[in-house]
Amino acid sequence: MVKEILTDDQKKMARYAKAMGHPIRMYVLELLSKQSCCYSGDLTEDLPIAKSTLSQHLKELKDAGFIQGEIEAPRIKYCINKENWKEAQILFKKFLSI
Amino acid sequence: MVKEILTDDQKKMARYAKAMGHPIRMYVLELLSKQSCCYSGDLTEDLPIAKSTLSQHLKELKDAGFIQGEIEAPRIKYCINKENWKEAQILFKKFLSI
DNA sequence: CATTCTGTTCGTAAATTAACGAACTATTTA
DNA sequence: TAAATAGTTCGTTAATTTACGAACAGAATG
Repeated sequence: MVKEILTDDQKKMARYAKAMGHPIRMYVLELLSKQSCCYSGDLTEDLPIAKSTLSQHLKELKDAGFIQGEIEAPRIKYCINKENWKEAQILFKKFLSI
Repeated sequence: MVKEILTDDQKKMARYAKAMGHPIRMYVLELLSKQSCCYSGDLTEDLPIAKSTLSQHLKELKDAGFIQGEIEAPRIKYCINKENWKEAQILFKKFLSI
Protein backbone atom coordinates (compact mmCIF):
# COMPACT_ATOMS: atom_id res chain seq x y z
CA MET A 1 0.00 0.00 0.00
CA VAL A 2 1.56 3.19 -1.25
CA LYS A 3 1.59 6.13 1.09
CA GLU A 4 -0.64 8.83 -0.24
CA ILE A 5 0.93 12.24 0.16
CA LEU A 6 -1.80 14.58 -0.89
CA THR A 7 -4.97 14.56 1.15
CA ASP A 8 -8.45 14.42 -0.36
CA ASP A 9 -9.15 17.83 1.11
CA GLN A 10 -6.11 19.28 -0.63
CA LYS A 11 -7.27 17.82 -3.91
CA LYS A 12 -10.81 19.07 -3.43
CA MET A 13 -9.67 22.55 -2.51
CA ALA A 14 -7.31 22.68 -5.46
CA ARG A 15 -10.23 21.73 -7.70
CA TYR A 16 -12.45 24.44 -6.27
CA ALA A 17 -9.65 26.98 -6.30
CA LYS A 18 -8.89 26.24 -9.90
CA ALA A 19 -12.48 27.03 -10.81
CA MET A 20 -12.20 30.28 -8.88
CA GLY A 21 -8.97 31.12 -10.66
CA HIS A 22 -10.42 33.49 -13.23
CA PRO A 23 -11.90 36.95 -12.66
CA ILE A 24 -14.98 36.25 -14.77
CA ARG A 25 -15.74 33.14 -12.77
CA MET A 26 -15.24 34.99 -9.50
CA TYR A 27 -17.69 37.58 -10.76
CA VAL A 28 -20.29 34.92 -11.51
CA LEU A 29 -19.75 33.15 -8.20
CA GLU A 30 -20.05 36.35 -6.24
CA LEU A 31 -23.23 37.29 -8.08
CA LEU A 32 -24.81 33.89 -7.54
CA SER A 33 -23.85 33.71 -3.92
CA LYS A 34 -25.64 37.01 -3.42
CA GLN A 35 -28.70 36.79 -5.59
CA SER A 36 -29.88 33.17 -5.71
CA CYS A 37 -29.93 32.84 -9.48
CA CYS A 38 -29.33 34.38 -12.86
CA TYR A 39 -29.57 33.76 -16.56
CA SER A 40 -26.69 33.51 -18.97
CA GLY A 41 -28.10 36.44 -20.92
CA ASP A 42 -27.92 38.74 -17.91
CA LEU A 43 -24.25 38.01 -17.64
CA THR A 44 -23.49 38.41 -21.33
CA GLU A 45 -24.96 41.87 -21.21
CA ASP A 46 -22.66 43.01 -18.44
CA LEU A 47 -19.50 41.14 -19.29
CA PRO A 48 -17.12 42.05 -22.10
CA ILE A 49 -16.82 38.53 -23.47
CA ALA A 50 -18.43 36.47 -26.20
CA LYS A 51 -21.39 34.34 -25.18
CA SER A 52 -19.52 31.21 -26.18
CA THR A 53 -16.69 32.15 -23.84
CA LEU A 54 -19.15 32.78 -21.03
CA SER A 55 -20.73 29.42 -21.71
CA GLN A 56 -17.32 27.81 -21.28
CA HIS A 57 -16.76 29.56 -17.95
CA LEU A 58 -20.18 28.48 -16.73
CA LYS A 59 -19.33 24.94 -17.71
CA GLU A 60 -16.13 25.18 -15.69
CA LEU A 61 -18.09 26.27 -12.65
CA LYS A 62 -20.62 23.52 -13.22
CA ASP A 63 -17.93 20.85 -13.62
CA ALA A 64 -16.27 22.01 -10.44
CA GLY A 65 -19.62 21.64 -8.70
CA PHE A 66 -20.10 25.27 -7.80
CA ILE A 67 -23.23 25.92 -9.81
CA GLN A 68 -26.06 24.11 -11.50
CA GLY A 69 -28.30 24.96 -14.42
CA GLU A 70 -32.00 24.37 -14.76
CA ILE A 71 -33.86 24.64 -18.04
CA GLU A 72 -36.52 27.31 -18.04
CA ALA A 73 -37.14 27.49 -21.74
CA PRO A 74 -35.92 29.14 -23.73
CA ARG A 75 -33.41 30.15 -21.08
CA ILE A 76 -31.31 28.39 -18.48
CA LYS A 77 -31.44 29.41 -14.89
CA TYR A 78 -28.17 29.12 -13.03
CA CYS A 79 -27.84 28.92 -9.29
CA ILE A 80 -25.34 27.90 -6.68
CA ASN A 81 -25.07 24.21 -5.93
CA LYS A 82 -25.71 24.65 -2.24
CA GLU A 83 -24.32 21.35 -1.10
CA ASN A 84 -20.96 21.81 -2.78
CA TRP A 85 -20.84 25.49 -1.95
CA LYS A 86 -21.20 24.49 1.68
CA GLU A 87 -18.40 22.00 1.30
CA ALA A 88 -16.13 24.59 -0.27
CA GLN A 89 -16.99 27.06 2.50
CA ILE A 90 -16.05 24.57 5.17
CA LEU A 91 -12.84 23.48 3.46
CA PHE A 92 -11.60 26.99 2.83
CA LYS A 93 -12.58 28.37 6.18
CA LYS A 94 -10.78 25.55 7.90
CA PHE A 95 -7.77 26.07 5.69
CA LEU A 96 -7.68 29.82 6.16
CA SER A 97 -7.96 29.72 9.92
CA ILE A 98 -5.10 27.33 10.52
CA MET B 1 -14.55 56.68 -18.60
CA VAL B 2 -15.30 53.05 -19.25
CA LYS B 3 -17.30 51.25 -16.63
CA GLU B 4 -15.18 48.62 -14.97
CA ILE B 5 -17.11 45.43 -14.48
CA LEU B 6 -14.73 43.30 -12.49
CA THR B 7 -13.74 44.54 -9.07
CA ASP B 8 -10.19 44.62 -7.78
CA ASP B 9 -11.16 42.14 -5.12
CA GLN B 10 -12.44 39.72 -7.71
CA LYS B 11 -9.21 40.02 -9.62
CA LYS B 12 -7.11 39.58 -6.50
CA MET B 13 -9.07 36.56 -5.37
CA ALA B 14 -8.85 34.99 -8.82
CA ARG B 15 -5.09 35.47 -8.67
CA TYR B 16 -4.80 33.84 -5.28
CA ALA B 17 -7.22 31.08 -6.24
CA LYS B 18 -5.27 30.32 -9.36
CA ALA B 19 -2.15 29.81 -7.28
CA MET B 20 -4.11 27.47 -5.00
CA GLY B 21 -5.41 25.57 -8.01
CA HIS B 22 -2.99 22.68 -7.87
CA PRO B 23 -2.80 19.92 -5.23
CA ILE B 24 0.94 20.25 -4.81
CA ARG B 25 0.63 23.96 -4.14
CA MET B 26 -2.18 23.39 -1.67
CA TYR B 27 0.07 20.90 0.08
CA VAL B 28 2.87 23.45 0.36
CA LEU B 29 0.54 26.21 1.50
CA GLU B 30 -1.02 24.03 4.16
CA LEU B 31 2.37 22.97 5.40
CA LEU B 32 3.66 26.52 5.56
CA SER B 33 0.57 27.87 7.23
CA LYS B 34 1.06 25.29 9.95
CA GLN B 35 4.78 25.15 10.48
CA SER B 36 6.25 28.59 9.87
CA CYS B 37 8.86 27.54 7.33
CA CYS B 38 10.43 24.78 5.30
CA TYR B 39 13.17 24.03 2.83
CA SER B 40 12.73 22.96 -0.74
CA GLY B 41 14.62 19.77 0.02
CA ASP B 42 12.14 18.74 2.70
CA LEU B 43 9.39 18.98 0.15
CA THR B 44 11.23 17.13 -2.60
CA GLU B 45 11.71 14.20 -0.27
CA ASP B 46 8.01 13.84 0.39
CA LEU B 47 6.54 14.79 -2.95
CA PRO B 48 6.58 12.55 -6.02
CA ILE B 49 7.79 15.24 -8.41
CA ALA B 50 11.09 16.37 -9.85
CA LYS B 51 12.88 19.14 -7.99
CA SER B 52 12.63 21.39 -11.04
CA THR B 53 8.88 20.94 -11.06
CA LEU B 54 8.69 21.76 -7.38
CA SER B 55 10.77 24.83 -8.01
CA GLN B 56 8.23 25.96 -10.58
CA HIS B 57 5.37 25.49 -8.14
CA LEU B 58 7.21 27.43 -5.48
CA LYS B 59 7.78 30.20 -7.97
CA GLU B 60 4.05 30.25 -8.70
CA LEU B 61 3.29 30.64 -5.02
CA LYS B 62 5.93 33.33 -4.72
CA ASP B 63 4.63 35.24 -7.73
CA ALA B 64 1.11 35.10 -6.34
CA GLY B 65 2.46 36.60 -3.12
CA PHE B 66 1.67 33.65 -0.89
CA ILE B 67 5.20 32.77 0.12
CA GLN B 68 8.67 34.23 0.27
CA GLY B 69 12.10 32.73 0.19
CA GLU B 70 15.14 33.67 2.20
CA ILE B 71 18.62 32.50 1.40
CA GLU B 72 20.18 30.44 4.13
CA ALA B 73 23.07 29.03 2.23
CA PRO B 74 23.26 26.58 0.70
CA ARG B 75 19.52 26.25 1.13
CA ILE B 76 16.53 28.51 0.78
CA LYS B 77 14.07 28.92 3.58
CA TYR B 78 10.49 29.39 2.50
CA CYS B 79 7.78 30.90 4.62
CA ILE B 80 4.36 32.42 4.30
CA ASN B 81 4.22 36.04 3.23
CA LYS B 82 2.18 37.10 6.22
CA GLU B 83 0.90 40.34 4.82
CA ASN B 84 -0.52 38.79 1.67
CA TRP B 85 -1.71 35.72 3.49
CA LYS B 86 -3.71 38.01 5.71
CA GLU B 87 -5.14 39.76 2.70
CA ALA B 88 -6.15 36.46 1.13
CA GLN B 89 -7.72 35.34 4.39
CA ILE B 90 -9.81 38.46 4.58
CA LEU B 91 -10.87 38.37 0.95
CA PHE B 92 -11.88 34.73 0.99
CA LYS B 93 -13.59 34.82 4.34
CA LYS B 94 -15.65 37.79 3.23
CA PHE B 95 -16.45 36.05 -0.01
CA LEU B 96 -17.37 32.75 1.60
CA SER B 97 -19.66 34.27 4.21
CA ILE B 98 -21.81 36.21 1.80
C1' DC C 1 -44.25 26.75 -40.70
C1' DA C 2 -40.77 30.45 -40.51
C1' DT C 3 -38.56 33.37 -37.36
C1' DT C 4 -36.71 34.75 -33.15
C1' DC C 5 -34.60 33.96 -28.83
C1' DT C 6 -31.25 31.66 -25.72
C1' DG C 7 -27.54 29.25 -25.09
C1' DT C 8 -24.37 25.27 -26.32
C1' DT C 9 -21.07 23.04 -29.24
C1' DC C 10 -17.54 23.08 -32.79
C1' DG C 11 -13.35 24.42 -34.92
C1' DT C 12 -9.47 27.04 -34.45
C1' DA C 13 -5.60 29.81 -32.75
C1' DA C 14 -2.67 31.69 -29.22
C1' DA C 15 -1.14 31.51 -24.69
C1' DT C 16 -0.27 29.26 -20.46
C1' DT C 17 0.64 25.29 -17.49
C1' DA C 18 2.84 21.18 -15.99
C1' DA C 19 6.32 18.02 -16.20
C1' DC C 20 11.02 16.23 -16.91
C1' DG C 21 16.17 15.92 -17.21
C1' DA C 22 20.28 18.41 -18.09
C1' DA C 23 22.95 22.19 -17.27
C1' DC C 24 24.15 25.75 -14.39
C1' DT C 25 25.15 28.83 -10.02
C1' DA C 26 26.44 29.63 -5.49
C1' DT C 27 27.89 28.01 -1.18
C1' DT C 28 29.89 24.82 1.94
C1' DT C 29 32.79 21.21 3.15
C1' DA C 30 36.60 17.91 2.61
C1' DT D 1 41.12 23.78 -4.78
C1' DA D 2 38.00 19.88 -5.75
C1' DA D 3 33.80 17.78 -4.61
C1' DA D 4 29.37 17.83 -2.71
C1' DT D 5 25.00 20.14 -1.71
C1' DA D 6 20.79 22.88 -2.75
C1' DG D 7 18.07 24.77 -5.75
C1' DT D 8 17.19 27.53 -10.03
C1' DT D 9 17.06 28.06 -14.92
C1' DC D 10 16.86 26.23 -19.61
C1' DG D 11 15.00 23.63 -23.33
C1' DT D 12 11.54 20.71 -24.64
C1' DT D 13 7.13 18.39 -24.99
C1' DA D 14 2.32 17.49 -24.11
C1' DA D 15 -1.78 19.03 -22.28
C1' DT D 16 -4.90 22.50 -20.89
C1' DT D 17 -6.91 27.09 -20.96
C1' DT D 18 -8.85 31.13 -22.97
C1' DA D 19 -10.91 33.38 -26.51
C1' DC D 20 -13.59 34.09 -30.72
C1' DG D 21 -17.10 33.52 -34.45
C1' DA D 22 -19.87 30.34 -36.91
C1' DA D 23 -22.92 26.80 -36.83
C1' DC D 24 -26.24 24.39 -34.41
C1' DA D 25 -30.42 22.92 -31.27
C1' DG D 26 -34.59 23.54 -28.83
C1' DA D 27 -38.44 26.18 -27.47
C1' DA D 28 -41.49 30.15 -28.04
C1' DT D 29 -43.72 33.30 -30.94
C1' DG D 30 -45.54 35.57 -35.14
